[in-house]
Amino acid sequence: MGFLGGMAEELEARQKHLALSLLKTPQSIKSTKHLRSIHVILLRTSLHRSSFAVGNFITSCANFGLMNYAVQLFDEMPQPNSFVWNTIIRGFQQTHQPRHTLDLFHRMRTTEPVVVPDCFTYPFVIRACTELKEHLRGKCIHGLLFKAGLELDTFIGTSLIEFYGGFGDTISSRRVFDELPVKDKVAWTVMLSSCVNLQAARKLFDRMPGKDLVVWNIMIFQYIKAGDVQNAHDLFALAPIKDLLMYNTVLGGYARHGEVETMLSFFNGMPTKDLVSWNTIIGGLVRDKRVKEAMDHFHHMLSENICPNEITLVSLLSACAQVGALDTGRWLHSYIDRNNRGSSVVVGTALVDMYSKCGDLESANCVFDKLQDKDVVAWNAMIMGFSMNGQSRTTLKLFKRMKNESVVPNEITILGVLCACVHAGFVSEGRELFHSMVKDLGLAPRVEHYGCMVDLLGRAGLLDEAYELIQGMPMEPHIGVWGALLGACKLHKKVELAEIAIKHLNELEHEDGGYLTMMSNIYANAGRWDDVAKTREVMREKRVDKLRGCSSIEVNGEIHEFGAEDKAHPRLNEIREMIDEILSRLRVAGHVASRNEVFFDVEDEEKDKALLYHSEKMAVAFGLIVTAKGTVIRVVKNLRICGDCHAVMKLVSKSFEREIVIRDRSRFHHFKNGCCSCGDYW
DNA sequence: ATCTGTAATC
Repeated sequence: MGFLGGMAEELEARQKHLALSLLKTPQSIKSTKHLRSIHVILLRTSLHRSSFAVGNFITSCANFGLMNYAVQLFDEMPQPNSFVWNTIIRGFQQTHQPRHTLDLFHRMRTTEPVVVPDCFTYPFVIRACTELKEHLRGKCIHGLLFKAGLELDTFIGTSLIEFYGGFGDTISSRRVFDELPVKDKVAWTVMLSSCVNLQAARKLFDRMPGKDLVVWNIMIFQYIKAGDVQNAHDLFALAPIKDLLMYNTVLGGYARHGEVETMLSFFNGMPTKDLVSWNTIIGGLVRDKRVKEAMDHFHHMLSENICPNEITLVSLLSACAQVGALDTGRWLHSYIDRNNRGSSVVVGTALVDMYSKCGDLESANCVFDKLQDKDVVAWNAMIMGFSMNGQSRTTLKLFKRMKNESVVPNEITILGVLCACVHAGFVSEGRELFHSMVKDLGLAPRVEHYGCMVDLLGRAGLLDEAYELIQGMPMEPHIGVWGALLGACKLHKKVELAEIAIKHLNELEHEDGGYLTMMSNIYANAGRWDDVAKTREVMREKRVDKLRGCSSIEVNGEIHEFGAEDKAHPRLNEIREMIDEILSRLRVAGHVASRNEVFFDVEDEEKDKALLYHSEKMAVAFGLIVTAKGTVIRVVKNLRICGDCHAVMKLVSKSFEREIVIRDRSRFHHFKNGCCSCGDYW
């Protein structure tokens, strides 16, 4: 020993000293590398038994989001004191792992020797309950802290106010607020933002002493949340001082409520703009489906040297997904690859969704496979992608793979898989899935799941089973459920059941006139002309708006829209000539326009010659004119494709040697060499 | 403590 032993001791002492001084000032730990070195020192020396060192280390781990290091040390502590328990609980809550927070809280109270939670424990535990929407549990914990006789400070108080506010229980929030012995600024502001009721918020606002900027901002936002943009703006005008945040809040109000023009002029009048302002305006344009303008603003933003974040990219990608702007989406993808190497799951998911909704499954799948740490949302996006593109077998396989990789499916996953079963007519698989979601996954079916099941059974001709399912529903059936039944009745010519469905549809007040059209077609098909006339009469009385058929196609990053019988497009003549060309080729191929479809078209694009100029035919004709030979023609339609168009597209795909991808209201049709991916089952 | 975004049946 002697000399060398002394060296080693001194080295250890110096390391300990270094680690402790770093842990004392958390901001001195600047990288995960530092953290790892400290981790090593703690493990190697006696420091891993020091509450002070471990506690502070846990705090630093939480700052870097690396709670796994923290857990390792924590688990080795024989008897953590309350400081250590509190830091690990806080760490989990700060890294948004509320399940762990509650779990640790439970362990703290049950592991011997029991450590009593204090005013540094409860706020985080209450927050965990808020995040997890655990109402009952939160109330129990509130009871516990009351029984413990802890003084209500701002920290505990605000967590409780937020907790009750999160459940819309302003009364309880208010009670906690009133019980606070000292009401500081933070308590007031938290109380104000927790008000669910606008009037209550305003009353509090008016009573509040010494209102600062934050308070004005919150009140303005309260108006916007309630949809009262006018009052929000009036209050904004009254505010003694305004900051960028306040401008952004008002801007967001216009964006959220679709007042796009006002939003744009307000934006232009803003003294300064930050990333949030740009994101808001882009989001507003996207919501209004103005993709081109959203992209223009994006480029403008780049030219002002503002760097986009995840939110910017996700908004733009979702815009491309909505309108089927594949070229623009691809450009964004390459932008992301060029600038944000190793992009996040969220952006990756948005990419998967964009490619899926543009009908480019290969690219969607490619992005998906490369995604690291796929969460449920990512899996859902891909499952939905395969599902709506008619690849039902693949969807089922993917679902299996997801479970193998132990990602827990949620309600939306099931909806996606059910939807695939509907498209392919997999009745037994769908039925089994519907039952297993309750039995194996503990998920409660929502109305949407019932809608899907009714659709599945109905299409397959099992109308009685479908109707029975509706009658056994634990909740009120909604439009979608009855609509699916009505659609099935039309398909299988069941007039009596259709009458039951339409009766319920009429009782549920809704905007969609398509169902009455469908009903009149069902009567027409049964030859019940009196009833047809009656239904038409009801439609006239109700003045139901027929949803106009509308199809769009993207060419060179621009979206061209076509309405049925649209006469607005500058190249209309060429399009008409192309449609004539299509028709003459079709005649050679022996196609006879199915006139019935004029009558039967679900959303009634109506009348004889209209059939020739259905919006999707115009869009495809335009695509044939302006795109290069061999490229895929991609069209998005707002309604469901009609039978004649479907038949025509099949023939066009063969005769013009073009792949045509049409996304309709509910799914995709990939036409290739005379066939459609849906196998004519839709 | 206040502002911006992702998957969804008919």
